[in-house]
Amino acid sequence: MMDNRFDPAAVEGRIAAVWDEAEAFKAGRADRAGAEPYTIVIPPPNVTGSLHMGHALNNTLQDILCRYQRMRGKDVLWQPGTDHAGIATQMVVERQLAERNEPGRREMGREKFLERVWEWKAESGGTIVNQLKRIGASCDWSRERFTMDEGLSKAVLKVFVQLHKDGLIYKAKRLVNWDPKLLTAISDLEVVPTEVKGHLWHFNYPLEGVVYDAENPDTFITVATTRPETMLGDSAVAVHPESEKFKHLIGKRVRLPLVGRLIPIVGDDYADPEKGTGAVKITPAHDFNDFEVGKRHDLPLINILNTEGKLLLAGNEAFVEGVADSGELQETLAMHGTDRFAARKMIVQKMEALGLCPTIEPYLHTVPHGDRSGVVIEPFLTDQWYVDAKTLAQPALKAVREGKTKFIPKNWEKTYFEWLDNIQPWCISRQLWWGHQIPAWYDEDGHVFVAESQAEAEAQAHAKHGRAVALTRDEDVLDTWFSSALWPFSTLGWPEQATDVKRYYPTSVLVTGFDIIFFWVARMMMMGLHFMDEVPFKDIYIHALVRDEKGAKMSKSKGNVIDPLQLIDQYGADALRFTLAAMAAQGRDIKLATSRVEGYRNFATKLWNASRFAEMNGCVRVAGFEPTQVKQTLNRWIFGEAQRASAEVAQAIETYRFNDAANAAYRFVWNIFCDWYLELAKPVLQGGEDGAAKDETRATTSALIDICAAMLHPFMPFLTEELWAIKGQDGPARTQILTLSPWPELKGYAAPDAEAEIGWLVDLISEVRSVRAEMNVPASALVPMVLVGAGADIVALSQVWGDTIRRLSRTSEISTADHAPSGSAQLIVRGVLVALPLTGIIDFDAERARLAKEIGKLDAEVVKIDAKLGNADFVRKAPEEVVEENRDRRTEAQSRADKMRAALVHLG
RNA sequence: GGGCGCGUAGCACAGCGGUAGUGCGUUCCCUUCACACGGGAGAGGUCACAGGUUCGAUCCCUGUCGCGCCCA
Repeated sequence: MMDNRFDPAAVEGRIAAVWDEAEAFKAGRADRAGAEPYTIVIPPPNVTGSLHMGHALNNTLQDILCRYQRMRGKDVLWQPGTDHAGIATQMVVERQLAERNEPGRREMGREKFLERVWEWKAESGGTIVNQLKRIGASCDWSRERFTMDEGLSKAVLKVFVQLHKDGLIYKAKRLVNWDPKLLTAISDLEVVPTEVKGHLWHFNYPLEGVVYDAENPDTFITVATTRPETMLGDSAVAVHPESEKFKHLIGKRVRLPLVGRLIPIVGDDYADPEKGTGAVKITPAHDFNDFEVGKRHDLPLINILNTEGKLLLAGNEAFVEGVADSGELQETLAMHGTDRFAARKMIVQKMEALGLCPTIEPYLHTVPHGDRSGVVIEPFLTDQWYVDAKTLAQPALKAVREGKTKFIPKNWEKTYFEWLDNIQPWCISRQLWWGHQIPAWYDEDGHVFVAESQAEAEAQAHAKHGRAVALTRDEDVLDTWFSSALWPFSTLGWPEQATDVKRYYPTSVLVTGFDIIFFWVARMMMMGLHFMDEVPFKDIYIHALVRDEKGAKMSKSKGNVIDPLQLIDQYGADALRFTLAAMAAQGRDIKLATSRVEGYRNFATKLWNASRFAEMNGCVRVAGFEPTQVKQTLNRWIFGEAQRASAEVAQAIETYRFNDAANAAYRFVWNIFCDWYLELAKPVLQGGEDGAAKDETRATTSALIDICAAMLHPFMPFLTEELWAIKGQDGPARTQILTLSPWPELKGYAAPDAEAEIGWLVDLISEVRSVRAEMNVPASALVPMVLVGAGADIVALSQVWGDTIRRLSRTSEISTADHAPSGSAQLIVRGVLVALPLTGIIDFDAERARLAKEIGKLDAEVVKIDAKLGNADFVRKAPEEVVEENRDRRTEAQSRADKMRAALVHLG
C-alpha cells in the first residue's frame, strides 16, 4: 500500500541509481543506433562553482528537452562538463595556500603550483557536477569533459596554431584592461563599470614661454581630470578644433608641471567643449580614448606605472625623454614606487602648493573594476596575443542573418548583431599559470615560432637559423573562453576522432542566459564556423534570469540568494524543476517565490495520491488494453482529453514554451483527471457491480496514471519514474524504465459525443453545488432533484449517471415533472430547468436575490450583444462566425434569463 | 546617449484583435472511505495614462508617466 505522501528525499537517490544502472542517459545506445541524434552541450559551469538558481533553471530546461526527445526515441547526447576558469581557480588555490600558511604561488613555482591546482580539482572540482545530478540532469556523465583535459587541450593547440597560420592570431602591443592585483590582462567582459563618487580636479598647465600667473588666464590652460596621477605621462592637451575659447591655442605648447615636459596643444573632436573645462589632458599610455587621440596626432606613449600600479619613474626613458633636469623633476622622480592612489594624493598636494589646482569638483563617474579582484582596472600598455575577431565575426553574423542559427526569442539576435558588429580584437593571453600555455616559442632574438609542440617549434627554428637554437616558451596562458569556444566540437573528440563529430555536430540547441551571448555564444559561433564549417547549434534558446521575489538580482552581498539545493531538500527536485519550468515564460525574468514551489510540491502529492487511489481500487494495467476500443462514455472522454493534453504539452516543449507545457500538463492532471475523471469514476469503481464497465474503468484509470507519469516525466522525472516502477509491479511486466519509454503520442482517441455528455454532467453537478452553497444548504443535507420538462434524452442521461449525480451533488432521488415544485431553488443546465425542492431549508429571500442577480447579469449581457449586433458595420465587416457566435450567445442568454424570470415568478 | 523589455486581481505571472485567466493569498462551507500538501463554493480587475487605427483594442500604432536590464 502506497504511503499518502511522496517522499522525495527517500526516492531521488534511489531513482538516480536506477537511471545510472540502466545507462539510460548514454548517447549512442545500441538500441538507438538508427535513431536521429539530438545534441545539447551544457554551458560548462565554472569548475570552482556551486549550483545557484541560474544553473538550476538552465539545466532544468535542458533536461526537459533532453528527456522529452529521449522519449521521442532520439539518440540524445547531453554533453556535460566544466571549464577550468583560469583566474577563479588560480585564486581559489592561492587563497587555500594562504589559509594553510603554505608557501605562495611564486615561491613554490609554476610546476608545483599547477600540481596543487590539479589536486584541488580532483578533490573539489566535482561539486557542481554532483549538484547537477541532484536536480536530475540527464547528461551522459560517462562523457564528462573538462577544458583542461588532454583531448580538449589538443584541440586548443591545433586551433591556436591554425588561426596563427591563417593570420587570425597575432601578437601586438596595445592597451589592455590590466588587473594590478592579479597581474594579468582581462577581457572587456570581465570588467565591471562601477559608479564611484570621485572628483574632477582642474589643473592649470602653464603655456610655454610666458610667466605663469594664476590671475591671468592668458598664461595657462586649465584641464580637468579624474586621474591626476596619470599627468606624469601626459603627452598633449586636446581642445575641440572649433572651440572659440581655445582654438587660438592649437599648435602652442604647455610646460607639464612637476615634470617640465613640453607638450603640444592639439585640436581633436574627442575634447568635448561642454565637459570639464573643455580642455583635456592626453595620456595615451593610460587611457583608451587618449590612446586613439595619440595615434591621430602621433603622440609618444609614456607609461608611468608598473604592473602593480605603482609609479615607474626611475630609469624610465620615455618619462625623461626630452625633459631638462630640474629640482622639480628630481622631486617627482623621488615618488618612484608610490602606489597609484597615494601618488594621486601627492600630486594633487603638489599642484595645490604650486597654485596650479584652482578647483576640485565632486564628480560621479564610472570606474572600471575587475570582476574577480574588485580593484580598479588600469588601461595598460603590454604585449599580448590577439584574435582577429572582426574577421571571424563575419561568418557568425551571416549564419544568424541567414537563419542557419535561430535565436529564441528572436529579439536577442539584435544584441548578438550589435556586439559582433562592433567587436574589438580579442585579447586571449593571460598572465596566469592555470590554463592552456600558449604554444609559442622564442629564440634569443625574440623571434617567435608557433607550433603544436616544442619539437616542431625547434624544427622551425632550425630551418630558419640553419642550426639548433635554444627556445623559451611563452609563459602566458589562454583566456578560458578560448577553450570554451571550442566546446561544441572539442568535447566530441575533435580533432582526434571524427565519428562523434559527424553524428552529433551541429548540436540541436544551446540553452543559456542572455548574459552569456557575448562571452560564449558568439565565440562558439565564430570557432564552430571556422573549424567545422558549420554552425555549432541550430537553435539558441535564451532564458530568463532568476531574481528574488521582489525582482532583485540574487547576490551573496544582498543576502537574497535562494539556494536551489535547500529547496530540493525542502520540496523535492521535481517541485523545484516544475516551478522553474512553469515560470520560464519567454522574455521575462523569473521572480521566484517559495510559495510557488510549495504549490507544485502539492501538485506532486496530488498525482501521487491519484495513483494511490488507483491502487486502492484495484486499477491494474491490463495486457493488450486498447484505448480506442473502450465503450464507457467516461473512459472515451478521458482518453480524448489525454490526447489533447499530450499534444499540447509536446507542441509547447518543441517551441520552447516551457511554461505553457507545464501548465497544460498541470491542468490536465489536476483539473481534468483528478477533479473530474476520478470523481466521476468513483461510483463505478467503488459502488458499481463487478463487470465489464468496472474492468474497463479500472484499466482506463491505470492507463491514465501511466499517461500522466509519462507526460510529466520531462518535468518531474523522479516522482514519475517512481510511479512507473510502482505501477509496474502489477499487471504485465514493464519493458522499460520510464525515462527510456516512449512519449504518449495519442491518436484516434477524440470523442466529441462523450465530450458533450460529460460536459453536461459536469455542468449539472457544478450548478447544483453552486446553488446549494449560495442557499446555505448544509453540506450534509441530501436534496431531491427534479428535472422540469426535460426531454427523453436528458431523462435517459440522468438515469445513466444517476449514481454519479447523487454522489457528487449530494442529491437524493432524481425525478421529472412538468412544473417546478413550489419552494424550489431553480437552475438551468444547458437549457434544461432543474429544480431543487428545498422546503424548510430554502431561504426565499436569498433565492430571490440570487435569481435577480443572475438575471441582471444576463440582461446586461444581452444589452451588450444587442449593441454590437445593432451596429450595421459590425454585422457587415466582422467575420461571419463572430457575428454568428454573438447571435448564439444572445439567444442563450435571453433564454436563460427568461427561464430565470419564470422561476422567480413561480417562487412567488 | 544607443538598444531591449516591463507596467493585467492583494502578490507573482500567463494571455495578446471579438466572453480577462493561472498559482499563492483571501472569504464561506466541508475532517465524506486517494489526497487538509485536500474537497466544494465565492469575492476580487476603467488590463499604467492619453490619443490614433479598426465594425470592435488589454492586445496593433504614436506619445506621456513609472520601472528594470544590457551596451557605450
